Amino acid sequence: MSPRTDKQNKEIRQKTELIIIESALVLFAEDGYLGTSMQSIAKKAGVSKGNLYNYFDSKQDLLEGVLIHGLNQFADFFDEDSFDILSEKEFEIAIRGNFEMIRANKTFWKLYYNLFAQPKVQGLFTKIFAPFLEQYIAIFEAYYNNKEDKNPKATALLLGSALDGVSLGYLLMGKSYPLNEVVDQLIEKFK
Amino acid sequence: MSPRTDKQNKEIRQKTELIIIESALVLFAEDGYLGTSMQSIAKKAGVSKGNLYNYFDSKQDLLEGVLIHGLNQFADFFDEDSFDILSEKEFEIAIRGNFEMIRANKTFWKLYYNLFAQPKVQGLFTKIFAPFLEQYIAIFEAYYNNKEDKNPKATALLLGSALDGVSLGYLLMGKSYPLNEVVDQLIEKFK
Amino acid sequence: MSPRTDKQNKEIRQKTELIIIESALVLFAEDGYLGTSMQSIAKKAGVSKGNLYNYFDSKQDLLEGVLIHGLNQFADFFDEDSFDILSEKEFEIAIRGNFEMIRANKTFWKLYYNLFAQPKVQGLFTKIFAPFLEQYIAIFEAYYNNKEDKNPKATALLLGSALDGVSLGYLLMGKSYPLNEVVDQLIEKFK
Amino acid sequence: MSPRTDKQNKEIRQKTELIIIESALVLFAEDGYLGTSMQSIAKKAGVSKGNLYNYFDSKQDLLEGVLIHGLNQFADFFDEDSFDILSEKEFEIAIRGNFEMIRANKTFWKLYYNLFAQPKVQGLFTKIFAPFLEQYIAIFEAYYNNKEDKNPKATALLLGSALDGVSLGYLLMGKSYPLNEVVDQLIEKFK
DNA sequence: CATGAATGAGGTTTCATTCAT
DNA sequence: AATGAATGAAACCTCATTCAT
Repeated sequence: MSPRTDKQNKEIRQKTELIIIESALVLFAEDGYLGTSMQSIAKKAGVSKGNLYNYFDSKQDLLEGVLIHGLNQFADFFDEDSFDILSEKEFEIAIRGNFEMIRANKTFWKLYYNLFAQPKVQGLFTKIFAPFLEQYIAIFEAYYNNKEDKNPKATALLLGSALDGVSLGYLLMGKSYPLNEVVDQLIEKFK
Repeated sequence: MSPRTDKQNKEIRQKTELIIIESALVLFAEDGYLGTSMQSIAKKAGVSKGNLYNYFDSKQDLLEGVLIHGLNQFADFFDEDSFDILSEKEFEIAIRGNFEMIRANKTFWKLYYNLFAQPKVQGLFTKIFAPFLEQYIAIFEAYYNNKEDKNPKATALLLGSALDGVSLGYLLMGKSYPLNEVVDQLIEKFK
Repeated sequence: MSPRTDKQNKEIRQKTELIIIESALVLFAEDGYLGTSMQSIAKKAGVSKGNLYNYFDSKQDLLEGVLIHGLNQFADFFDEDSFDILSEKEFEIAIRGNFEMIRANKTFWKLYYNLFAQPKVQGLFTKIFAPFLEQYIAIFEAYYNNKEDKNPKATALLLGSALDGVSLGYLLMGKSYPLNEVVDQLIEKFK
Repeated sequence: MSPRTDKQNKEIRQKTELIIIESALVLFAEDGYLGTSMQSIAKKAGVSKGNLYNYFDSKQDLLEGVLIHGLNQFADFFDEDSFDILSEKEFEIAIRGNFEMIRANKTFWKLYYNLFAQPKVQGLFTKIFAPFLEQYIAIFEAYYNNKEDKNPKATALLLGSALDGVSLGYLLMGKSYPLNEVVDQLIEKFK
């Protein structure tokens, strides 16, 4: 009968929020944002429909929550303080690390590319991902600049696009996509 | 008093069908399949909602119609009878041609990549596009094979993915994506 | 190039009208009035949708046409001039004749009972069939009156209802309904 | 603040479901299945259109619910454990009871005969009613068999059909149909 | 914090009917 | 007399969201 302590409440809140986010992530990634109903998320999370709205104001808000939660998980990966220019070795490590991250969080990145191509939700997308993307490209541009590439900016963009393409292929084709071999070739060509 | 002749009817049908398909293409590409309502297509086409169903049995059927119509436009591009192995010059022409095609039909290819990442509708996607994709990769594989590439299959896949990534980037970022320069770099690296 | 003569036109009109009516009859009987679309009637009749409206002002009007056409076919059966009271022999003949008529025009009677139970269209039904039904009952009432039945009116109604029930059973169950035997029993009990 | 208890929710559900079923019953019976819109049912039930679908998956499902609910009400009538052969007195009681039941639930039986004659929805009809009908006929066949009737099966069918016919007449003609007197005659003739 | 009944706008689709390059 | 393209109202159904015996 004793009421829950604040701490207990907070724990419950965090736990439930996490379940909701993870459930939503899977469904959004698999069926698309519009193809996923709040009902189905509630069901998968084992939570009532109404309770969803105690955690997120709207479906759109929930999507945002999913994305932010996902990005936070990669904070350490991206926050590489080192603004130094990459060595060839570091370049290779960065590329391989990138795909490691994707391999380890397929669902999240599926959602990422799903939204990537869905312009209507893009406002949100741009808002959340753009900064990180630009930073990414900037690092590569510096790398190619340092290598005296003829057109460092274009090459960096090309590399970024190739990374997108390979990721997308891997995520959609699944096991039939020989990711490791393709990445080897990519490093060969781009390092 | 006299009814329309068969020829007149045929013309009307063709014209209306074309208007519907073109309207649907734009909206599907912009807002996604699920994000587009039949209502909005009808409005854009300047046609009644009901009339849509005189031309296509369902929304899904309309999408199929849009895709087939689009592909037919590229028939000459893909039907390259030459099954010979590409020379370096031909390789470059093929790549540049590919992007020319995309540049000239941005909307269609926007839809293409939109569906590409939308697994729910993918059944349809696979059905229609898979054959052509495989042929594409096969040609590149032969090319790299001929060049005694270490891993022709992986390189071909990498190239295919890079093409996807560049196309996607160009289509989504618009004018701020320096397509020509990126393609130059791509050819440099992959030829 | 010579225009059709009036006579030719009339013939065409009659022939087309008949085809429409017969097609509509089958579909109305099978799928119900509401379950049948004008489109499907046009198709079955091998006629354009628009042309239907050159013959009947509306769907309801077409139904009316179907019913009237059907009833006209039985004119000779019902117009039995003899207002004399039936003998037992004549009674049996009338009953057997009734079922002969139903057996020979199953589709029409299927429609009849279909409408019978569909109150919404009943306005029409009552308008067309009520007079004939009352005459029917009157004949039987006279018959039982003559036989000094305890309650001629009720018996006549009972017989009418039994005829309805047997007809309905036969029309709906099809071959598995032993019509002849049932009718034998009916005559035995009611004569 | 506190949510409804499970018991409260259950009560609400039962009450609302009942209102929906009863509203649907009346409209289906009066206007036919196809002639009744979900909208009109919602309105009559004082419920939103959408809420209908929280209780029944589809219109067809709702019809099924209506039929099952109706049949459940007669469970005690049909579950007559006595598989003994009917005496004449029992026969009379059964027949009169049958009409008592119809008189007390006119709307349901109106729907019954409405569907009876509507082949399109008949699949459902057959599924739900056929078993009970056959049992009915079987009881009468045993009765006539015991009475050394010339053709017990045909007589039982005739009786069944007569019951149908009388019921239908009573339900459709309303007060102008002298049910009691007709039933008296029926018992006289068939006992 | 949690439930699920309820709403209503909006989606896809059907169909009787009209009309005319 | 005949065609079939076109319309628009209305049907069935879904779903994000709100709210409380």
